[in-house]
Order: sequence, then structure tokens, then C-alpha cells
Amino acid sequence: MAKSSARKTRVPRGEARERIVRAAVEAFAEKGFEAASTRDIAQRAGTDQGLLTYHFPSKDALWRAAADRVFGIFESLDDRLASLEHADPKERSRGVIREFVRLMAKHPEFFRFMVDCGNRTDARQRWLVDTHIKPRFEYMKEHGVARVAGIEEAAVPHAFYALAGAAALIFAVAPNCRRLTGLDPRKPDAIEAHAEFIANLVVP
Amino acid sequence: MAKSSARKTRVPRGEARERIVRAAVEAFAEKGFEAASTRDIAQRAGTDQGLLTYHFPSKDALWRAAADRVFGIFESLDDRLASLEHADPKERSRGVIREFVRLMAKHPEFFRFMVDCGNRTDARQRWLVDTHIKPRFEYMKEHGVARVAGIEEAAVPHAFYALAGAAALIFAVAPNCRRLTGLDPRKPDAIEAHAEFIANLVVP
DNA sequence: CAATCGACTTTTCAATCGACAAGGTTCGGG
DNA sequence: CCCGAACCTTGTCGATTGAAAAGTCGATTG
Repeated sequence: MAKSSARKTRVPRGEARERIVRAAVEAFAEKGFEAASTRDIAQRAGTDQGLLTYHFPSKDALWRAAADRVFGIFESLDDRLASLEHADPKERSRGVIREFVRLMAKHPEFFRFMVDCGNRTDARQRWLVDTHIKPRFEYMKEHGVARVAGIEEAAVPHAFYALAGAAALIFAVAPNCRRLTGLDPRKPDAIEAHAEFIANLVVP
Repeated sequence: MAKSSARKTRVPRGEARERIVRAAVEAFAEKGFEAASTRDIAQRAGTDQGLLTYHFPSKDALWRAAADRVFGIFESLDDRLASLEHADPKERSRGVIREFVRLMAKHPEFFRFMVDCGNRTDARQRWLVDTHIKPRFEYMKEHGVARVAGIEEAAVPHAFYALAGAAALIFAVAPNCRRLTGLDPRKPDAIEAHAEFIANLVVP
């Protein structure tokens, strides 16, 4: 001990990698794929850029790891929705929507990932749709609001994007909303107000 | 004539500048501010990067010119809304919403500009909010759906972002929607279907 | 006709990008 | 004890970035 070097005693395996993924999620959500530099991500993670290329063969691979992380947020949603199974249809629909809004508020990075590569047609966009968005879309079609609120088959895409946009936009552009309206959508009160507003919109 | 040089005989003043702004709108909407390079914009406009710095002192200034252009789309909306003045309140609300959705479909770049700098807190975001978004927000508060649909004052920010997100997201991530659902939201049928869906949502 | 100006192109610059190579440090197992 | 593997740092590569300087050329003016 007592070495002059303040070096840490070796962090557990994968600890730095974990920090890198977290920093990547943050940076990609904030700036988009191309504008977020690997050096910026490394700095947020408290390491150097060289370590990124050690843990991930390319920036693209790092982005995919970050996307995996982002879409993992839905696992917590499934548990919460299960507790609503016993409620009556109308109140259950409202509960589902409220939980979805709360999730978007807690993880605005989901919306930003989706929008960032949403109008591209490259491999990254195809990968994101096929591996992450599609399963969620199917899940919503089967267990979501569609059946309860009585939405016909052809309107499902419209409902999907309308709900996602209505629920998430205000949190994805929180500084914008704060400056424009004076309301900070990140505050708990505002989150609940938005959840209630969207629930009233979809299930009056 | 018949010079070997294919040089054009001098285009009218500001013609190239106009092409540059149009190309900038396209590139900024597609990739975001930082990821859109001035050379890419120049190529879309059919000129060189040097001409950009001749017409605009900086990339930031070019972006502001592009933003001015993007928010100019609302002028055409005002005319269309005026023709709805005589309708009864409920049908007028539905008409306003439908026109708004059609506008978002025609100009998805609006939504992308808004989201791209929506979660920053820098000078660009402040400029966009103060010069362009705020007037639109106030306009909607006075003449928009708020009064007709009976939305209380405190819910106006929620309504604003919910409507914007619900109406515009599907068009802003059109390739995403196409791959995910098979529906191309850029087609006229899909646009009308989305307009009808959103109108039914807000004014049942 | 000569001078000049505005519009545009070409060249160049330092800074930064993603990727990679080479070396250093630390730890567990033989 | 030591040795290989895992983890991490440093240095460097060509390519690309925004910006600016310098050069080109047609139209205008005096």
C-alpha cells in the first residue's frame, strides 16, 4: 500500500465497460450517433478513447450496446403492467398509458434513439427496428391499448406513433419546454400531469 | 458562346444562396446540426464549401437561415385556418387539427429541427425558442384548439407537446414506420388517415 | 478600354474524427 | 515466483471537419 500512485486497486471485471455503455447512452441520446464523439464518451466515462476500441470493435458496436441498454427499460414496464391485469378494461387502459408516460419521463433517451435514426435507411436503422422496435410494436398490438380502446387493425401504426410522440416528446425536449412554457417536465408533478393528460386523451 | 468552359453566364443574385439554404434545411433535418457537414450541404446545393462561408459567416448563421426557412411553413397554415372561421366550433377544431397534421406531413423537417436542439441549453436552442417557437406557442394558445376543446390554462404545455408529437412523429421517422409496419406515412392516403386519427383523438 | 466589384472556386489551415498499434499495469493460477 | 491474460494508457495514423485566404472570371462602371 501507500504507493505514491493513486491507482485504483483494480476494479471488478466489466466495471469500466459498464461506465462506457452508460456514458454512450447519454452521449448518443444527447447529440445523436455521428455528433457524439468517442472521445466525448470516454471522458464522460472517466477513461480514454483507447479503452473504447478495446471493449468495442467499432463505434457502431458501441452504439448497438447502448441501444440494447436503452431498450432494456421496457423490462421494468412489463412487471408494472402485470399488476394491472385485474383492473376493469377502462381503468386498465388508463393505467397502462400512465405507466408508459412515466417510463418515457424517466428515460427520454428512448425517444431520442428512435428519432435519431428514424429517418435513415441505413444498416443501423434496420438493426434497431428489427431487433428492438418490432418486438415492442408486436407486444403493444397484442397486450396494449389497441384491443381495449377498440382500435381497428389498420389504425394501429397511427396509434403507435401518435401515442409514442404524445407521451415522450415533452420529456425529450425538456429544456425546450422549460424555456418556452416555464414548466419543467422533469419534475414529478409535471410527469403525473402529463400522464393524466395523455390518459384522458386516449381513454376519455 | 461555345466556350469550352461550361460556366453559367451568371445566375441572378441570390440564386445560389437560395439553393444553399434549401440544401441546409434538408441536411440539418436529416442529420442534425453537428453531423451535417458544410461540404455535404454544398454538394446538395451543387456548389463548393467555400461558397457557404462566403454567403454565411459561420455554420451557425447558416443554420439560423435554415431555421427561418423551416418556420416559414406556418404562413401557409394561417391562410388555410382562416377559411375555417365560419365552421361550428367542433368541426372547426377538427379542421385545424387536420391541417396541422397535413403540414407536419409535408414538412417533417420542422419536427426534426425542434427535437434536434430541444434538449440542449446552448445559444442555438435559446434562439430557436425565443424567435420561432414562442410566437407559435402563443398563437396556438389564442387561436388554437385550446379554447375550443376546453383545455384549462395549466394543461396548455401538455397539450402543445402532446399534439406536436402525436401529429408529427410518424412523418419524422417515415422510413422507420415503413420498415416496422409496412405503412409508408408519406403517401397521401396515410397522411389523411393520420389526420383523421388525430382529429378523432382530440375531438371525439 | 481600364479599373473595379461581386460571385464563385480552389487551396490551405489547425483541429478533431474513428481506428489502431504498442507498451504498461495488475491479477489469478501454476 | 512468475507468467500469461485481462485491463488500461499513450501515441499515431489518414480522413474529415469548419474556417479562411487566395485566385478566377464575368459584369459593371467611369
